Amino acid sequence: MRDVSKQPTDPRVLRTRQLIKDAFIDLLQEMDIEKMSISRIAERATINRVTFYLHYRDIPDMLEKMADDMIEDFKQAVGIEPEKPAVTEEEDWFMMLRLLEHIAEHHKFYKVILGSRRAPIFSERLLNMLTELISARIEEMGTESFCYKAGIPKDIAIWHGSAALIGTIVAWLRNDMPYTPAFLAKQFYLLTRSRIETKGE
Amino acid sequence: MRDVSKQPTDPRVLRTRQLIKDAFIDLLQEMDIEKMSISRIAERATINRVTFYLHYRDIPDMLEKMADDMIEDFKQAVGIEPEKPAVTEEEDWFMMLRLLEHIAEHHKFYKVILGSRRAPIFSERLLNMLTELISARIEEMGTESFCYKAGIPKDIAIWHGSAALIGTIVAWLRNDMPYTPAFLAKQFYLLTRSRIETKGE
DNA sequence: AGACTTAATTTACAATGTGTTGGATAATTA
DNA sequence: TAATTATCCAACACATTGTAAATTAAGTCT
Repeated sequence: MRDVSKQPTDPRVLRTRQLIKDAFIDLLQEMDIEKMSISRIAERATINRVTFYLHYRDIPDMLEKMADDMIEDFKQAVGIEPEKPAVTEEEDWFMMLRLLEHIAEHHKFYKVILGSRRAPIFSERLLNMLTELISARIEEMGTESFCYKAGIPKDIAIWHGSAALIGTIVAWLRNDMPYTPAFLAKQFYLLTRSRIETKGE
Repeated sequence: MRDVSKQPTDPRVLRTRQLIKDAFIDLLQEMDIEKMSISRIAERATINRVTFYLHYRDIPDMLEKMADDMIEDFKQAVGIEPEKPAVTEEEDWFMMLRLLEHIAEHHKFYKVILGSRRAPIFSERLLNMLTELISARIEEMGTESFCYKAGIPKDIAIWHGSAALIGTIVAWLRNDMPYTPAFLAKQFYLLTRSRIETKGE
């Protein structure tokens, strides 16, 4: 198998990987599930089956690498920088908006990839990313966070929050995005912040 | 393939199915994932491979049937009756407690089955069940529900709530249940109800 | 442009898993 | 005990996998 650690520049490699990725996404839409095979992917990608092995060890390996790429694209698009976490609520909101807009822009890809049962790896990776994000956010709020005030263990709040996010996004995609990214971001705000904000109502 | 619609009474059938189920759970714990095969299951279950086909068409079919059984056991154990939904918050809380206790009681099964990447069907089924439950709950609350007050579309609240539940439970299992069912149920109460309750604090 | 390098193709092979037969054996039930 | 039914066994054609060797095609570099 070829080295994948550093980004390839050879157009032949880029072409082949794109063909494989497209074929995979393509098959994922029509396949009865679990009928995916390297043979079919190669056939659909119009490449030789042996060529597949020059890039990936097997299908799980392929999914792994594709998930890596997805997370990379994601961070790139949303502008997530681990060093400088969002501090204000406005920045939080904007990040969520960019995140949803990025998904909406590539909804065809994300709907297939996140909705399919064959590739839970993608959802899992996204869940991990959101978990880190929310974790950092809560950590940084300290005694200001609602879960501190309500006496809720931080890890439970993190599990709850990240699962709710990813689950809502997947359901949103499955239902063909009946709400705009901005509206959905607003609802997330209401669902998480209302605990504190509604005090005085 | 044998008829599975009505429950079998022949002890040989019950024995074989139990052997298959045990072997599957067993393999799921150690397998590298995606290396599951009918051959391996049959070998581990100490049954002939052909016998497998007398009960299930293929592995996805097996998972489907096992998921059906799981949901059935679940409703049985938790005491969910679609006709008579919970009305008071106490009943809600007790149902959640029974649900978590049932999972805790069979945690070995649920941890493997819900945590594995090979069998998202189980998580999905559970998600659907919780979605129905929460959906009915919100519907029944009418103008009393927090999402009505906050102007949050019902479907978003349902997506959010059910995904949060299933996700938290899976994370709870993955971390070997660091909290008691009662404590976790209490946190769910705090996380969902605090929006209204904390008004006066 | 020509030489060098690397990717992709082609063909072939052994190994494993799938799904299905027909007939023998064992367990259950009436 | 006799009839029924589940399981086992051996065997089959077929598909997929993973690997190897030699060949062709495309990209890179001077």
